[in-house]
Amino acid sequence: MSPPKIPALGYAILGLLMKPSSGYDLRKVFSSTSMKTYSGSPGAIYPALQRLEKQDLIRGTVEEGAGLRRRQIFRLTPKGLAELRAWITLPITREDLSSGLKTVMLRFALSEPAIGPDASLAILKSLETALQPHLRHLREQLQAMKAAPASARLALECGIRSYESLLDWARYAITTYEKEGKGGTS
Amino acid sequence: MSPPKIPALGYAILGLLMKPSSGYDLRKVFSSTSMKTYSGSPGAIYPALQRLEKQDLIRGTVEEGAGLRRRQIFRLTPKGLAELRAWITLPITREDLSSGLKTVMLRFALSEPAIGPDASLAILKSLETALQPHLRHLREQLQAMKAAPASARLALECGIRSYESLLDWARYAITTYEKEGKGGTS
DNA sequence: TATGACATGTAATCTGTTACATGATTAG
DNA sequence: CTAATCATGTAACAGATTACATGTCATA
Repeated sequence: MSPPKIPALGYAILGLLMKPSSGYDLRKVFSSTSMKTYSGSPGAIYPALQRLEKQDLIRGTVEEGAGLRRRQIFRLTPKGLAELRAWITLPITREDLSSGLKTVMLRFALSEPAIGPDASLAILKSLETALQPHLRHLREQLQAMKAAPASARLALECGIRSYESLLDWARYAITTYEKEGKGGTS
Repeated sequence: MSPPKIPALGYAILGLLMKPSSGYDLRKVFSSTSMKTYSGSPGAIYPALQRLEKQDLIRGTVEEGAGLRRRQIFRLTPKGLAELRAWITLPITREDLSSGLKTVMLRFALSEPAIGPDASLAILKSLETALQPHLRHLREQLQAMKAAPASARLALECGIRSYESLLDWARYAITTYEKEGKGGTS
């Protein structure tokens, strides 16, 4: 009875459907932008669209006009928009950090079009909060690794640096948003 | 007839089997270290071990001694070791960079125990070489994005920073290895 | 002897990949 | 008319997740 779980590709699609699109449009976005990581293959997208429609999160309508070439345009339903917003505004957990940042970055990238700058700022602050204990934990692990082979130690140091750089970026992005907010943009 | 492709989990297992281990041992390593990203669930590991054994890359032997509790220890076969080394020494491509760095970092982490410091150094240099054009490409994309929403631009900047930090790290790691090499460690 | 940790495995299900199939439209 | 491209899909398969099943051993 619990609502069926939606995979990352599903949310990526919901996010892109803030602007109504056909399956083919989505494929082009996936393969041409930095969203290549989310498969743009038809065998993934069309079944995903069918699932989302079955769950009543999107609705497709065959486009009329210019020619009879069938071309289905999908739009978010109110339920789909709510689901997308709920997912984007989930607090960021340690799990989110250690299981790769793709999901977090996807949520951030979709936050502004789907909700607005306030949501983007909230994600950044949640990220900053989650990063600090995570970094402490990694540094402790490094201390406990004095004896390990150099490559293992260096690999961990790489992770630490990348999270430090992420933290820097998050703070930079926060000030960017706060300045913009004061400026009084749309 | 082409050799069946081995997924990342398979290579992670081959790498850990530089030190002979049981399935349970592997699960513990996966769930306790930063390799959590590679599933430690029994439904993934045991079938993977069976596949690798079928491909003659590892061989399991039931442990004798202390109690009758069955506990199978797996070891690399010569073929398995060769396959692991071939995978680790593959040159690093743009594809490797843009499809997440997990695979590259896994190869680096396994390189020293499986081959030796020379292989680790070679990976780092290959990485440094691949990163520079990749970074140039990303910076060009950013230039072309002046008009995009702030969140999309910031997300790209995050990527750029993370690759810059990776490049810094690679150079730091290279000097570390070169110093060690001169020092004449084992 | 009952509980919990050790150790291994299986079955159902879901998602994604690869490769193929189909038909409409446009360009030469 | 033919080929290329647009646009949508399906089928077979591989791999992972989840949840369950089984049995051993130590300890209270």
